[in-house]
Amino acid sequence: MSVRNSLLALLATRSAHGYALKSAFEHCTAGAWPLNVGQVYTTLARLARDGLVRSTQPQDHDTDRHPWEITPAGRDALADWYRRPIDPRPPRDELAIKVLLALALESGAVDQVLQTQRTATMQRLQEYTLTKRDTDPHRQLAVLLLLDAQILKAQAELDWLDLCAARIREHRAGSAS
Amino acid sequence: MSVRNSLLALLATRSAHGYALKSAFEHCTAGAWPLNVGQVYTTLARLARDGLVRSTQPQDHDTDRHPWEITPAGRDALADWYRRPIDPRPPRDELAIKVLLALALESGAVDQVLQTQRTATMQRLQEYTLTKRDTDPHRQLAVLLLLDAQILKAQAELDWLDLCAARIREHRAGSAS
DNA sequence: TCAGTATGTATACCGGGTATATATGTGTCA
DNA sequence: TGACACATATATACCCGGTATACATACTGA
Repeated sequence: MSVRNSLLALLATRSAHGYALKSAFEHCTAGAWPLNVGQVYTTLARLARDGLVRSTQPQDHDTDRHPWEITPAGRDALADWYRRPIDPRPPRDELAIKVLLALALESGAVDQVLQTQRTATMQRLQEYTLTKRDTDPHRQLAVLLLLDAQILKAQAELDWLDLCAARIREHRAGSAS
Repeated sequence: MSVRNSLLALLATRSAHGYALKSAFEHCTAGAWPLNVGQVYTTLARLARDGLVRSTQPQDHDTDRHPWEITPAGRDALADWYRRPIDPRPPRDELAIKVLLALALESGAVDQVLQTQRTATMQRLQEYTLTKRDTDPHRQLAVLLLLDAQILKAQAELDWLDLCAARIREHRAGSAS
């Protein structure tokens, strides 16, 4: 959904070709999520099918390439996206699933899973922190915000891993008695 | 990927039918992510194609339904999953994308986006906290761990939203001067 | 006995995402 | 000048995750 809505947001400021949309998306998001061009075209086709976007009419002796523009219905859909919070239903959380399955099926393996993940996440956190130190908060605001997000998520993950380990310890102590 | 690996993990403890795998997955993950049965069968078919799983040989006068079992290659793949941390490449973060696009394209809209999201996330956090209060840490360990994860993520999201607002304020103050 | 629910399998369909084929223009460097 | 890399530009094939649905059978309780 995010690419779909992003394309609407970009087209709301000015009409553009598919390729330009890819570039603009990557520019706005500071290159954090490279966008496959193919996806732009298929997404545009779906948006057109749903009446949120249309290709501008070719001028008389124009080439047969003409940019896409947003429709009124598209502006409505975009306004909805801005107005509503992001869908709160959590997508499948691979780490949580892995931990819960290990706990349920091979409870000996769960400590190893927690430990491995902790090391890897700690490593990532350090990389983010180093990168952040070299980020100019005036000229690279988007990069900085993204790093903030990744750092906060990594820290939350570490907290959760520690909490898991503690709760599982307690649980075992409780069961043993 | 998480369903694929989960099926391997479940089959590693005992062979089972597709439907039983669905039930077992939901049981292990405390019902947090209902699993569509259809996905179980298509995923099993892919696992079989890749040689990680096979359907057990039917006994002589057996019905033509027989459970799936994991292969040695499947056990290797599962061990890999347990051994390696979850892929650190962050998937597209819809909230971050929305904030960055709003900031870049309609910087007036970003405050509204941040505020709306903050309210919604705060609400969710309160719901999680209420649910957690009614969770027995001995009999519902999995539920508790999941709630911990959701709470920590929601708090991290709130922190990020506040940080965004602050950084954007600063940035505007800096640009204005 | 009939309706509802659990068990069980299969398939169609959609959307997100990647890879790839295929052009054309543009700049640059030996 | 010709070769080569690279950006611009579009289209399509393919895979995977995920949902909906059709279709059975068996149990179970009103």
